Amino acid sequence: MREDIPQGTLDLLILRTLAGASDRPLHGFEIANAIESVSGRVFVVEEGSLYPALQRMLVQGWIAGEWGRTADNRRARYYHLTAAGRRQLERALKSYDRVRQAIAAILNPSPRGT
Amino acid sequence: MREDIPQGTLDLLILRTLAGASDRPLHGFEIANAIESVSGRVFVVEEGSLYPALQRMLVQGWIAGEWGRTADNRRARYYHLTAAGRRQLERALKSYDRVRQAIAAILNPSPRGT
DNA sequence: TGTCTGACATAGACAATCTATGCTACTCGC
DNA sequence: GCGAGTAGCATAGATTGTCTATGTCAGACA
Repeated sequence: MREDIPQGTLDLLILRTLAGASDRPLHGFEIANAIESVSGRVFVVEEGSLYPALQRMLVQGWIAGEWGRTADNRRARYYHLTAAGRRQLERALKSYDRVRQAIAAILNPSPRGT
Repeated sequence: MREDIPQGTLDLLILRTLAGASDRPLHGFEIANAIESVSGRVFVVEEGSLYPALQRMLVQGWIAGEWGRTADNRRARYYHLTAAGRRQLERALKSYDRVRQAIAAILNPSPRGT
């Protein structure tokens, strides 16, 4: 069953996907496909969400991109993390974890005597 | 360290807080304070977020409210879950869990040989 | 009477995703 | 070599929900 990507997490997912690819830079479609497939098709990354996000991250300096060619010789922009991008990934991971734990505390309150 | 409440989750947190209070209806300030304290002050529920959310949920029929008096004799609106609200809470919990797992799958990919 | 404060409420700003659409350039068929 | 189909990139506008800022009302207390 499909779910929307919560606001603010798309950047995190893209950063993590690029970090997971290690040295190999990915182009937009590859990033989107990776997120969709790893999430078990729960998330669908629309192009109208993906490219603005990549633009934002280019401006922030978190990623850098070079034009290249796909296996079947099409134009594509290959992105990779910068050092600042790795730092941002760390920050975003910590932030997401705080949010996740705070929500968990409310959803599963530790039982306590009246 | 404070974090913003992700879009779409405030309703869930309110529903869960009301459900946790069982029979005792809560007014707005109590709901906000409960969310803030249980989250360890990670979340701060602004009034400008809280009341519109409560209005939405009243319109949806997920909660009902009656005017009453606080312990120190102030006007306050006490909210409690409706049957539809309990069903919505179940749906929202399942949805949140799917999202959480999908994100986890991307953040912590199961290691796999090349 | 006047100030302070708890509690409810609304308007407008803002941010990020989604829907819809368009562009460019390569491939392939004829 | 020319037109149709399509991969990949990109942008505009709508939508949604939270936050900031502000306002109102009524009770407590000096």
